[in-house]
Amino acid sequence: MAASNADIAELFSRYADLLEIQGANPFRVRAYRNAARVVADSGRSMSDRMAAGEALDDLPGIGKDLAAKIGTIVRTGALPQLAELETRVPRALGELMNLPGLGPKRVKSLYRELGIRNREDLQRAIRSGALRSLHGFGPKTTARIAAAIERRAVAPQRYRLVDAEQAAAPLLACLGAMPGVETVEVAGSLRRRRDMVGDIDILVTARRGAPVTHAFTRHDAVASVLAVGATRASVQLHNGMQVDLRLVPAASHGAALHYFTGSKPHVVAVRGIAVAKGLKINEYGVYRGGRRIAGRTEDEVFAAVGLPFIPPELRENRGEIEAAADGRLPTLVELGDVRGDLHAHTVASDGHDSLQAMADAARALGYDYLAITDHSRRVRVAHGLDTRDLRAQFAEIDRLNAGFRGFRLLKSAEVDILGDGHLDLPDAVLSEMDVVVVAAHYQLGLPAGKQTARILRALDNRRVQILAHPTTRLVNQRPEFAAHMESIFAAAAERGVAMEINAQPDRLDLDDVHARAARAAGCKLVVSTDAHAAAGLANMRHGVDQARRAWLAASDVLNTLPLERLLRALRR
DNA sequence: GCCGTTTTCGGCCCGACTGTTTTCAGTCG
Repeated sequence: MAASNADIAELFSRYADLLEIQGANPFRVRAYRNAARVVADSGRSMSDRMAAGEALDDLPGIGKDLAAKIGTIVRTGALPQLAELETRVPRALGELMNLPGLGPKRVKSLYRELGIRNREDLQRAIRSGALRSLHGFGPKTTARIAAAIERRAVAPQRYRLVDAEQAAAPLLACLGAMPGVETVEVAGSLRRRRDMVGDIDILVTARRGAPVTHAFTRHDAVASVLAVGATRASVQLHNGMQVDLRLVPAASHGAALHYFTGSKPHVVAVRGIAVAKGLKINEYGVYRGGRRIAGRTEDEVFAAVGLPFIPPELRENRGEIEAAADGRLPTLVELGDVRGDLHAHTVASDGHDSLQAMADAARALGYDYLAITDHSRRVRVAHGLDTRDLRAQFAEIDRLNAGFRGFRLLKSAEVDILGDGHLDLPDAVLSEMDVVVVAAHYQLGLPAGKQTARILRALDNRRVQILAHPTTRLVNQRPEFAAHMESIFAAAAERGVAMEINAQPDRLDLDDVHARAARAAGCKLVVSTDAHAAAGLANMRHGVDQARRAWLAASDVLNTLPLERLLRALRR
């Protein structure tokens, strides 16, 4: 089995960590970190690119050397240079850099001076007091490290987007009510709408900073203060999340928002353009010599380096800067473009509301249509429906539809894909549906070859129109199943099957990278909520967020179409 | 290690805060 993009990225990251500890050229280290990101974010696997004879050094930040190393990893599953380096620098040292206050310099000193090779060694050294003798390790630093080791602290924790959003809301409200505060906004990965976020970043504009940052650290939700100054504060909340507050004057708002929204690689790239133009960008503005020429708005900052405004969702340095420079930025889909929802459950299976209640909620959102997609019989925990149950539901839908104007419930089902790729309902009842949605719920642990064949077999059924939550991942709980998604996208594109972006905060499946790859492969896409109650229809915005991160325009999303055009577009 | 509207060599984003320092390195974002 050829190494996956994730495998390659992992090896490059580990190599970068050890190089950094060794004291290598920081730009060389950055090159490996950058390569890890570029490979991980690439929608196509490196092994497929190689098989297709494509040059890997066409990828940004990948030159001859890294291209060759990727080739080696794909063929052998290993990076010899990493193995060689690990004979001199213990591999567990890289993980020590995840501890707060420990960077490459201190980790190197721990290893060189005290022979500390891993977390257990470090814990022993702290207990024995051996660290006290070491330059740069005072009582506070030592205590902080000890506390982090005690708390587990393996890798930095990440949170679902909605959870971070919820934790941020009271803080934003509190800041907004403080005297002297002019504006309050979220920035960081929360503003970029990433599916998982590591911390909450908040930007405030105010004349005088210190009173605001200090008052902020006394908020009820704050468990501990990590740092506080006149322009910044970092705190940890009782729920464990870290919040970084930044404060600037209004004249710097745009520059600070751009800087603080990130992503880091995006910001570094934009600042690089500025340098090439003889400018300097920091969080206070854009400067020519000592003179500030922009900074009040993000538009100004982008314009100063010759770019149009780039939506936050695109700021990952995944080609958005080049696209912006060439005038090729897409007009991203918006929540208001959505005309209906194609995945929703009722009390008939595992939903909580009736057909009538779901229809009312969809009409209240201004939708033209709502597909009712209760589970098929195989999903017993969800009281899956059989043919007879479905026909009864269809009759009920007909009756309700007769009373609607400008709105229609669509007859459908979330048909289970059985282990062998057959569908859980006979073709006869599928052909009575307005739209056929299929999904896998069981046997998610099949080996990649079998899993892929299973899904492809399901797509072979000419009645199938939408593949729901295509990778079956659950955010922060379950990784995507082992399947060759590129083959699935290619087959779906050829057969005219749409891929779903499932908007449930727990799923967000397809994710941004896969959804972008699916579109590039020629797939149609839909954004659906998979609502299990009327209120769940409101999750559409989360799906739209991920669609935007996938560079999708309204024209890429079928459920932005009015009903008749939608049904035509879904036809195979 | 990558890259090229001044370049195939010599650059590579920039500032705040902490702790330990005796004027600043290291870490972090």
